[in-house]
Amino acid sequence: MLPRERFQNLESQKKQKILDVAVDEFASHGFREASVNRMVQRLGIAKGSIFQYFGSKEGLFHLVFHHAVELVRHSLRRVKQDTAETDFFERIRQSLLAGIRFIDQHPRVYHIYLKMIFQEDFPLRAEFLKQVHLFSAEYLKPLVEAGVARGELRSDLNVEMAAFFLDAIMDRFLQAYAVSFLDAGAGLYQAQIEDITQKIDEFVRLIRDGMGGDNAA
Amino acid sequence: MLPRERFQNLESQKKQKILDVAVDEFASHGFREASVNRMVQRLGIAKGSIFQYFGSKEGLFHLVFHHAVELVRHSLRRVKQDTAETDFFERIRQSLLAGIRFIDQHPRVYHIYLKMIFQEDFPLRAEFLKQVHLFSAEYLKPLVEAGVARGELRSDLNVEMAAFFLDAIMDRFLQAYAVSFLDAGAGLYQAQIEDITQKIDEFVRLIRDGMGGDNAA
Amino acid sequence: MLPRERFQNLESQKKQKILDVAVDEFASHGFREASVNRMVQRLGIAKGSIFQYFGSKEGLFHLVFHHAVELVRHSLRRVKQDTAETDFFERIRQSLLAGIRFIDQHPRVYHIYLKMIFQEDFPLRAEFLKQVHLFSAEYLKPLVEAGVARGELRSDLNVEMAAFFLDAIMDRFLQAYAVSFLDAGAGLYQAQIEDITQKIDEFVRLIRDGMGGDNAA
Amino acid sequence: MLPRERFQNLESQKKQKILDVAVDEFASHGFREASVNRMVQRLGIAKGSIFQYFGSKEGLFHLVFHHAVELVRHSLRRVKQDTAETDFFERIRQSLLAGIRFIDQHPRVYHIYLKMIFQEDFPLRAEFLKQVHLFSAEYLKPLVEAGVARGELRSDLNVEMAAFFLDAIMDRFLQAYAVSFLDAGAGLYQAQIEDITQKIDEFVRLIRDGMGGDNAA
DNA sequence: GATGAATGAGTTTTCATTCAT
DNA sequence: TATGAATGAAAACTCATTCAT
Repeated sequence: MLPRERFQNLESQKKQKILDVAVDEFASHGFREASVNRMVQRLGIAKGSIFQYFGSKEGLFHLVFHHAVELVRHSLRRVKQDTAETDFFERIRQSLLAGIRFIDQHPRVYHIYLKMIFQEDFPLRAEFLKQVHLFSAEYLKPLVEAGVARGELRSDLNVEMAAFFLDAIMDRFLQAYAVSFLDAGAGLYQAQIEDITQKIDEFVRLIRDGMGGDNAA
Repeated sequence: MLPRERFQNLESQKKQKILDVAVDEFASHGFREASVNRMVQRLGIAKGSIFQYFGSKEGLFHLVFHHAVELVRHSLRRVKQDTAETDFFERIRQSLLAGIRFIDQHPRVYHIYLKMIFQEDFPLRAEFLKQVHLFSAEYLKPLVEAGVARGELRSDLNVEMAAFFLDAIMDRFLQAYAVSFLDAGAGLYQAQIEDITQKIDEFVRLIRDGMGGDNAA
Repeated sequence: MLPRERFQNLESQKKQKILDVAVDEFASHGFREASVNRMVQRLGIAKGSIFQYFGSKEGLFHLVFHHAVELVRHSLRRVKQDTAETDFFERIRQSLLAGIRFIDQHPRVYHIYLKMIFQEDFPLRAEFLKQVHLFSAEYLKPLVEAGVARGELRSDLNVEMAAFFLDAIMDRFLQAYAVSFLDAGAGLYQAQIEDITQKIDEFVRLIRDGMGGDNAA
Repeated sequence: MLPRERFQNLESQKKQKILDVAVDEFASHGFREASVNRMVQRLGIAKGSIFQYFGSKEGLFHLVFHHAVELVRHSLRRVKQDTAETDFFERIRQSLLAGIRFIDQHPRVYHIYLKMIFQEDFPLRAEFLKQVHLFSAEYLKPLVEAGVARGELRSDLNVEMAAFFLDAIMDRFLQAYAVSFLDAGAGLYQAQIEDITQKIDEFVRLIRDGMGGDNAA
């Protein structure tokens, strides 16, 4: 029996607990500094068990990674469906909101994402970067193209560049949110939601209209 | 005598070599995975010496960190001086170019910056984040305010937000540059410089004029 | 029910497969490094089953060992019968050929024999050494005695010593064969058989006539 | 500083003790089953020290191996010199005696030799087998050739085969000595020396005159 | 009778830090 | 002041064995 199967055969509650602890550990310490010792101690199970289930520390990370990818995919699919009929800038707004919601519901997963971006020694990093790139190529580019076609965006826009610009700005917006809000403690309170919503609106306006004034060069 | 002083008393060449090797090690492996063993081996000095000079691995990192901060400060001061008379968008352009140049000249330092952003267990991380924040507050905000004052930027601009927006977009631009170009190997060739310059121009235009078309909501 | 009985009650095919895999594992890795994990994986049965059948890893080795002893006994009995009427040196020749054939047909069993000779931590090692000793006492000594009686061997021969001498020389001949031929890959090709046959002939002549020349001391 | 140097810098007494314990451990358990844990426990030093000195368990074995090779080389050189003027069979006699003496003085080293012959997973095994082969090629073949030249050996002798024959028979003689005498306990008592000497004499006579009687086929 | 999840002591190896020389 | 030997806790991983289902 393959290691992965071993894990899948466990009872649901135990699987969930292991997944939770693993996500937390990798989010807190990255891959190499994550400690299987710590995990099994927190789980109250024998060290050998983890290796029965996953074969190696890396095998455990695979589980965590694919779980995370699945969550992100699900979230993106929903936004895409829900905003199919709306105009470009509303779609950007909704995407940012969805991002905020995701971070709020899965902060540890988002932490792992942040770690993987600039820590070279993560397993599956190549696949991860490909997935990230796909977001820009498969999600944002069509959005921009549709926006240009409907005349909601300037017709002389460099689509590639615009997609990168959006990717950059949105990603960084979420990063800033994650760092400034989540470090403080926990989830979204009503006041913060309003604050965030307002920020998103201003953000979208900057994207739409730029910063230039009358005397702009 | 305090550890730090011991280091300062060394001859200049030795100090430089220790600094170089340390920067390289922390850039390549982060803090915890950086190995004092490897460093002393490369330096050809005794392991004990490092602890005489710096007291601990963390003490060594302090040196590296403050060295990096100094480099960044220096670079920013120069751009500020050189562009004092130019208009807002040209200043952004020059800032981005300066960023590219910095990464090109100090790629290992930039690597450490990238690692520190999302790896919680770096020493001095709180101070680091404060410094990063200062960039936006002390460097970009005045820039935006001046731009608004001269009418180069819209007068209804939320200065705070605009500074964050700029910070985000510029940082991400440099990150993308660092990943796509430096991974490949080494420094800037002429062809790439032209490519980069052109990209910067388009970028600045997006910031100035936005993406909105005639039908924008 | 005793463990051993549990195993004997299995269907013949399964028993054979378990035996084969166990022989292979012990031949490849010795006793302590042999892995029950690997065996059950190759067999496609549950790990617990091995312990139901044999009680322990050592119990499993007992099966393998006695199986091997049986094979050797059977082979020796046949040679003895087939060469009952021939002269001493032909019997030695036939014994060596039978040895070669045995190694060729049961290379893994011979590997286990080689491992057991000088690895002290094999179970059953005392019994094994006794069996090996019996070969010399029960098989070779009568051979020598008969040879002396028929005048095919010198009458002043120290029988004990001659048996040991034969044992040594024959065993080492087979070891050399096993190492040089089996390492290369697999069974006996015609060319090799001729080569071996010729070597055996020369060998037997050395045993018969010695090395001494006219000036021998 | 290279690991090996680290060890050489230790004080002589400590080096000797480490070497002794290592030889004993590898002789008793082979390579893979030898336990660094056990060794440091017996030595009363920290586990890390072994890895400072040798880099790895394998590095430690290298020391042991090359130490053993040196001992054997030294012993062979002496026999060669001491018997330069004597006839062939006396040289064989002296070689066997030297072998007995070696086993008696370095029984653990001889144990390692025995283990390496048929345990495939020893480090340096290829080099070891080459060394063993050299014994036959560089030591025994010249002996046989000289014997033939002086007429002490039959002129029609196949030199290659004769060397192999001698190698086999001598090696096995020593093996038998090692197993039967050393397992019992310790060194050579006078009675045993006489016994051994007598056995060697008979052995040499078998080699010289063969076993054949008047009726030999 | 068969299963396979759970165990925990075992393995080698790394490494920051200390301190006597 | 510089050295480098010594330390010991920590790391990932293996594996024979047990036992509830």
